[in-house]
Amino acid sequence: MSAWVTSAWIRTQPPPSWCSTARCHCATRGQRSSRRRSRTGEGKRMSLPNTVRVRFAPSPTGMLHVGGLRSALFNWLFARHSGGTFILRIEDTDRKRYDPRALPDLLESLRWLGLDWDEGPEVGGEYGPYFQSQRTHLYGQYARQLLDSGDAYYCFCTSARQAGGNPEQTSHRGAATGYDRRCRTLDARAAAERVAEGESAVIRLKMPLEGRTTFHDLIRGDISVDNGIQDDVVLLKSDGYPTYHLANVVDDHLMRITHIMRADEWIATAPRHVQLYKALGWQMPAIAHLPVVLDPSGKGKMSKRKKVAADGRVLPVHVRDFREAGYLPEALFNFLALIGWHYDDHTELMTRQEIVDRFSIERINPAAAAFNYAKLDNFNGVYIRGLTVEELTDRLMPFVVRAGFHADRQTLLRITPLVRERMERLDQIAGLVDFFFAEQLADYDPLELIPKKADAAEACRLLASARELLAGVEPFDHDSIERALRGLAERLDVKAGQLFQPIRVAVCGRLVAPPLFGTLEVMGRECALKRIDQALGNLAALAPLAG
RNA sequence: GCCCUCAUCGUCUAGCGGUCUAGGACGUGGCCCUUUCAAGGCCAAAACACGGGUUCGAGUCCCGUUGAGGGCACCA
Repeated sequence: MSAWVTSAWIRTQPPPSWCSTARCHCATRGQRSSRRRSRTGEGKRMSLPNTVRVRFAPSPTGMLHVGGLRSALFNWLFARHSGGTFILRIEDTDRKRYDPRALPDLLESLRWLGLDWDEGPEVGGEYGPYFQSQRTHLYGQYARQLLDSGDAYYCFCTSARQAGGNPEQTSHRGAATGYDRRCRTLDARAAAERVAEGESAVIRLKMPLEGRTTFHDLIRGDISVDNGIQDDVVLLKSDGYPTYHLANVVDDHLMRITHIMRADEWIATAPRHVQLYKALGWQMPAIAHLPVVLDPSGKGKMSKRKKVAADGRVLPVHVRDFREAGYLPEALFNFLALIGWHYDDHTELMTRQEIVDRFSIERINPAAAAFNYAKLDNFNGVYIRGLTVEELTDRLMPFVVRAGFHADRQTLLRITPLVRERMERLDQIAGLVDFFFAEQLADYDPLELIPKKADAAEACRLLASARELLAGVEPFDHDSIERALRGLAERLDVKAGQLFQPIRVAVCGRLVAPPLFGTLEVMGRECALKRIDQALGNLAALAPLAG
């Protein structure tokens, strides 16, 4: 006897003793009165019996995007929180849209975020195979069972006829626009013969025509739909592959899934799944429909199409894009957990373990949520600043290499502290440190060498004095440079900023740059003096009479 | 068109009938710090969609309206 507990048990029994804290999934909206917050022993994992089995079941039709990743994350969090099992199942039943690049991308993306699966591709498990394309015999078997029990029927209508051939069916009697059930009344034996003779057919579910189907959603409460408006969905396609509806039900049952957590967009078809479970004589798992992730504008769900920010930057939508844009997986993990879920009224920054410990279905907000890139950037900046110099340097290295800079780790290790507080994304490193690696500074406006309330001659005087001083500073490090330069400003009777601006522009080629003394130290005396000489030349050209 | 779902600052959210003159975060504006830019600190503006009920009392419960989102494939 397996340790699996049926959802009937979950739904009809009062929460058992091990379920007394508020964080357990057993508390649903309908049982709110019994819910109490308990913050004691937060760090300790409850020792639950291993009953929870959840799955993430993507279709390998393209690169994994954030919406999918969020669904995976919530399932993973629920599994890890409750000491359950997280299963990865590949729903590759659509041969037309199959993309061979999708699976590697999926596995890589999940691993990047740290979502490890207990059963699934590359790790196996006792309920495999975990690719639906390798389980087709099962679906055919259950489709036949449904045929035999009279809960399904063969349909010979062409997809063309269903798609456009029946305009009048769309309006009357409040019926959905779907299939008109033409083949539902065909004689079953006759239909079977036609199939035996090689005629192409699909198998459809015979939905009840009367009554309502009601199911309990863990996040939204009871949802109820008229049976009459649900059309008879295709269970098995003419190519012998199952549709999502059949495959999903069969596999969730066979794989002993206890909780289905899937995106909002499945609500509409859930009643069919309920009927399918009923027809098959199976107990349906508990179910929760996750709020969809909306486009940053809040209009429409996050699509896979490229998004462009106001500043022209292409916003990432695929998980791999986030990685390439320099988002830290731990930052995205934290941020994504907060789309549709919260812990309390003020805690947002949490470690992975804290989120696992605190996650609960009853704190999932049913409303759809827009994806706020600005906030993600902020989170990412916080996580970047939380890294040690060594860690950050190692993560920065690939981006520096990608930018084409010939940097060694030792040099980057010295640059990192200068830019750590100035980055929200790792890909911004290129624009921050380019002048360290450029042989020749990019052209800049020489007028920038001239501080406010000064002219070219004055700038020239300041820069020349600084050059002379820097040539002799020993050692050429942050503290000595600072002491020397501040002393010079005093002697010259100018404000520090007046003196530093020309130097900054001379050595960095721009007005905005990392802190000056550290920059000079890392850059080295030779390079700094060379650039100051060039700047002096630029100034002379600007005001030939000033010299 | 039909069905389903949802509805608190621009955005993510807290809120489980009185503790809400509605709290936090991002973003925005201002000030402080300061060699530029950041980071950090402080302050500010900013929301209960609307209309009816229920109740001594409603952001919180009910109904309706409106709005938004999702679905209506031999895709998942």
